[in-house]
Amino acid sequence: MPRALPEPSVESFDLTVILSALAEPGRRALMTELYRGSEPIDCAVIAEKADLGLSSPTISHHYRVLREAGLIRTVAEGRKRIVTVRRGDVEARFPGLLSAVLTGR
Amino acid sequence: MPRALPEPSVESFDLTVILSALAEPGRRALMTELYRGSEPIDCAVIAEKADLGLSSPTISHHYRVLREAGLIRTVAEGRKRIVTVRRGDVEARFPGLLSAVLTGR
DNA sequence: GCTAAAGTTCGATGTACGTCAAACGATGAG
DNA sequence: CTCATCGTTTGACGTACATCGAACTTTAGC
Repeated sequence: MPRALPEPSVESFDLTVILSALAEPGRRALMTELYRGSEPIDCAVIAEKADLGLSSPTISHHYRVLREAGLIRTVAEGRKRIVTVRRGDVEARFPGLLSAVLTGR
Repeated sequence: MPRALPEPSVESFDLTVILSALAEPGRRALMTELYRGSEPIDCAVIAEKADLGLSSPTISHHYRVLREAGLIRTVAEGRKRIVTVRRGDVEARFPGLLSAVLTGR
C-alpha cells in the first residue's frame, strides 16, 4: 500500500529548480525541520513544527515543489504522507548544498 | 575616484534574498564567471564571458540584484564598473554556499 | 564645450509564483 | 455503508520579477 509519489532522478536535477525551491522561506523552514531528523516522518508533524501560518493547500503546494525539485521523497501511507530528505541524492549532485543552506544562523 | 556602490553588511545578509539571487540562471552564470577568477574585473568582460543574450538594462539589473544581496562588490571606475565576489563575507555567514552552488555540475 | 561610450533608471509588458476557499478524492473508524 | 479526516486539485487573485526600448547620467577624448 505504500506508494512513492513521482520524483525526478538524480541525473535530471536542475539547480535552478532546487535553488528556487529553497529560496522560499516557508519551504526552507520545512526543509530545515526535515533535515534535523533523518527518519521518515509524517508531513503534518513537520508542518506543525515549522509553524508556518499557512493553509493546507499551500502547505501541500510547498511539499509538491520540494518533491518535484528532488529535495524530498514522499510516500503515501493511508491518508498520511511520509516525507524524507533525499540527502544522498542531493549530496551526490550538489555536495555541501543542503548543509550550507539549512545550517544557517 | 573609485567609489563603492551601496552594499549590505554581513550581519544583514538574508538567505532568502541570496538564494533568490542565485536561483536565476543568468545571475548564476555571471557569478560562476566571477567566481572563477578572484581579481576585480570589468563587469562587461564578465557579461561577455557569461554570454547571456540579454540587453544592457537587464544585465545591469542582474548586477544590481547580486550586489544588493551582498554577493558582489561593485566599484565605479570612470565609466566602467569593477566587480568582485564577496567571498569572505558570504563564507563567513554561509560557509560552503558559494562553492556548492557555483561549482556544481 | 561637443560628442561618443558605458551604465543606470524609468515605464511598460508578460509571466511566474504564493496564497486561499471551495470542491474533490482516498482512507480509516464505527 | 456512512462519515469524518487528511491531503490534493482547481480556480482565482494579487504581487513579484525578468525583460526590453527609450530616456537619462556620467565620463573620456577631442
